[in-house]
Amino acid sequence: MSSIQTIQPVKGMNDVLPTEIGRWQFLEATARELLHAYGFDEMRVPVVEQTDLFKRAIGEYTDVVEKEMYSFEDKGGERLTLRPEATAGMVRAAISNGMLRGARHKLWCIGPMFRHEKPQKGRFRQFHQIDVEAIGFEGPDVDAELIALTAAFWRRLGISRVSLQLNSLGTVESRREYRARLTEYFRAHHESLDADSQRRLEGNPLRILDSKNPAMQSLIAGAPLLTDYLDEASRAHFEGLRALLDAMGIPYTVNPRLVRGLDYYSRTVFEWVTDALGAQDAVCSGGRYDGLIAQLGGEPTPAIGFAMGVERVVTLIEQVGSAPAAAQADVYLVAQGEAALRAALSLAESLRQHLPGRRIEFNLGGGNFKAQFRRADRSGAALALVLGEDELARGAVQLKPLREGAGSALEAPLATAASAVGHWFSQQGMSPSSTPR
RNA sequence: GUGGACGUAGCUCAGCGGUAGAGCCCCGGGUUGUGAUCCCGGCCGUCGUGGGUUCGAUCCCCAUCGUCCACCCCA
Repeated sequence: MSSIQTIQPVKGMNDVLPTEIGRWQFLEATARELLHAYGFDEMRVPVVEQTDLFKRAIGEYTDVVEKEMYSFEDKGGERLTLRPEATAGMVRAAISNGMLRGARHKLWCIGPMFRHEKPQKGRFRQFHQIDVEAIGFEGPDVDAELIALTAAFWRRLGISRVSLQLNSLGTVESRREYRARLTEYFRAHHESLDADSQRRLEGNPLRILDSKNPAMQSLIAGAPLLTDYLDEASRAHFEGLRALLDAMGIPYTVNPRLVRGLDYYSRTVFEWVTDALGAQDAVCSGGRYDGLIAQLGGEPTPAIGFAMGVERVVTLIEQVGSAPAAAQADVYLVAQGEAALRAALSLAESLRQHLPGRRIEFNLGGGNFKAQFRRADRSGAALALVLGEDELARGAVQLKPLREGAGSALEAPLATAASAVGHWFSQQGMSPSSTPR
């Protein structure tokens, strides 16, 4: 420890270490494959946007916009914000690049999001989302396809402790009507509302329905149901979606109290929840935002999307242990003596050319044989290649198996060592242990 | 923003009003060219930081910073 003051990481912003990166890569590779198979194209958009974009898209009076955004003025005096979610930027990009005009797009992106919240389990200030958007489709077929995609994703990742909650918020107009009735109802019972809910009554009365306070449950149970205020078209849309999910055999629970925190949602909303992550139980959620594109100045276009919390899913993967084992070396080269070291380094290069899938570790930094073999063992390599002065004098290299039942050491001519190593691995029937995905 | 718990070695943790210990890791030796086991040795700490009480504080008190968990909110 030096006496120099160490620099702290930024609160709520985490490093992903080599010991955990395998789970991230497993998740990302699976997502990439699956999204490709479902016909989605990856797109990349900036992490920073004009502050107004988020105000207009997410809603001026949401928690995210009111108190969670990383906003700043840049040197040119522009008001900018680190994106707190991805949909706004994706939609902005579709508009900016003239991608609408009746066209249809299935898009996705992955990257960091930023919200200035107090960190806790499953909640960070920098976190990552996989964001998927289907633009230009009215549904409900596309709604069903998106949900099927998420269900397939859990299956591929080996995750089973998740369940699907579903609701319809109706159109903006029908929700406004419902909201008025709900406000009336709660206002009539104002004195039995807890402090949080009294505050919500002005801002977002639908959130009162989500209250975790047991004292509030009977009041909530008596509240009018959003479902009863759905307009005819939204009702038909919702029933259509349910029929499609039933036909695909995807189980769900209709949760009339599922409302979502962002203003832009309409009609279909859904959320995959888990009981395995503590208080932050949502791992993937989204919904339809038919009015958003027009509201941001684009051609009126229906759309639906969802966001998945990468850190939360990574935690689930960790719990079930479904990610492939951490990468290990295949071959470890041990060398001693100046001339032998030069020959061994060249041999490593030739192995890397001849066996491109294998992880070849050359012992860096010298050391006696004991130390080098200890490192070879800890590298996980199945095979050590030994090149000392004796071997060099014979123009040979020793192949020493390091694992049980892999035979005894043998020698191969240095000139043909690369193919001898390839031959040894195929005899062992070993596929490369380090397969980056 | 509110509340609670916790900060001792790189990691996991023990400890006690008399200025610190274990295991793991790392390094060396036992084996002058052979790992993983075993044995021996070594390295590593301003006990989060600042102040107070005390003859004396890692321990008690206060403040501060950090981490974790919950509320709120959300992925």
